[in-house]
Amino acid sequence: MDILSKVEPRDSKLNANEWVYNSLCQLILCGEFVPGISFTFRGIANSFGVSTMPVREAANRLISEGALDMSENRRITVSQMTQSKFDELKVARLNLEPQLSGLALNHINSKRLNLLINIDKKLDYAISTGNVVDYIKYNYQFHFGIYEAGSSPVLLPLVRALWLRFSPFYRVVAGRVGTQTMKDFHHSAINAIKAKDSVALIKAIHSDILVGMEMLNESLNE
Amino acid sequence: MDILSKVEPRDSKLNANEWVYNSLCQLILCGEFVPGISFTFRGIANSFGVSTMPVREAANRLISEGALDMSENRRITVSQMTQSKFDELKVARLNLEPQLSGLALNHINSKRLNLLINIDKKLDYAISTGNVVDYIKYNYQFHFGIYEAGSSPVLLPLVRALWLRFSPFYRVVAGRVGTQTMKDFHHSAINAIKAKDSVALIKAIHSDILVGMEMLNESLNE
DNA sequence: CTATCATACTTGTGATCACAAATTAATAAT
DNA sequence: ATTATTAATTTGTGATCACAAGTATGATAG
Repeated sequence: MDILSKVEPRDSKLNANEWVYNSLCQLILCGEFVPGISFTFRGIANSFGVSTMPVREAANRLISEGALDMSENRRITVSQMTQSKFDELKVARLNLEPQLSGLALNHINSKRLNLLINIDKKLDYAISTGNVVDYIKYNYQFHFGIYEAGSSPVLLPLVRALWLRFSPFYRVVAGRVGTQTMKDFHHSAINAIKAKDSVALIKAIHSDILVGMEMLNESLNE
Repeated sequence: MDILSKVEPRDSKLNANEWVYNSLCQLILCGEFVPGISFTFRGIANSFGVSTMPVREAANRLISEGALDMSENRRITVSQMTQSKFDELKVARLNLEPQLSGLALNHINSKRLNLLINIDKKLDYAISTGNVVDYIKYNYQFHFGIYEAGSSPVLLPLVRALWLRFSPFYRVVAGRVGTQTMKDFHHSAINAIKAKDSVALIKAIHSDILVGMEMLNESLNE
């Protein structure tokens, strides 16, 4: 697979293992991977042009975070979604992300607000043109554009781990049902941010997660 | 440091890196480590009688979970607590652990209930005798004796990661203020489990976390 | 053509080595 | 005695290798 073209070039002051980890995260979060596809350490290492060493550290980290699975047959796969996992992800998201957005609100300056508005514009375009990968990518960027404002040392990594787990599934569902039916509360969120209304933002994020996960849940049952 | 004596012997069918990881987790969760103490890969490797390879994988995993810190000077330390980390840990715990206990309730059979009662007895004994390490250990065992009943694939690892982050700090505070002032809601929790009363259990766990974290917060400010 | 078994190949794991960066120890100078 | 400079040691990182266990390939027999 041609990975290097979809990945940021390596920053010289970044360790190889961190580069590989960040790159794999980015690929997962942006919907480039589909649940079930499998890898090998050596294969990834060749794609990145490094030895297996940094790949092992990066992949093991993703395995421990639940984003990748190591089957007992020594196959590394992108984790499949199950109903029980999904239910727990929903609970965790609904309990953490609204809170996190509330904590971040005070740190969202006008520059970041404009960034969010711009991302949401691209998101709407992706929806109207049916570009699934862009939809996944910009939806991720919108949410984390809010969450990352507060640079929360505990909640942010937790939430990122949740997104690593459902993004591949998200990508599959979006590809199946198309983007036309996608409904979000991003405008409510933006208005809440403009008004610096913490309660409204928390509510918007909560609704956004609820409607998104409900749509995903329907695809899980059929 | 004599680590092997405090750690389960290696199961032959367990990979070395998993053995080291589980062992380090146990040591952290049971309060054997104090924030700020530092390690080296080679030092841990010698203690466990393995090469640095599995230690790197285990320690890097703990670093990515926030339990250990890798400073830019290449020192591996047990993470220090900060106010902002603490506040987020409190939010995360209060939002996840009561929910998790609610999900687990239906899977707590009489055998596990008796186990919990037994652990709480040992916990009370540790409190009355001022045994700090035992206090930390049995408090951990009590909570996860409940949480693990449901074997939740998402929430359980998340909550475990939270405990990995505050347990060393917990141990320090408990050692400083003693166990006499420790107040918990374990009896309420046990009664709720007996009555299969989900709401009451969630409330008990919530109160237990609240009172515990409040006590920790006081020690953080002085 | 199918089924069974042996061979070759692939893969994750763990150990070892080289290396640069950083810390510590030792030495010299004032 | 204190500071500055140099040498020695320690440390994480990444590469490479050996190995056991699994997978795929191909041969052979029926």
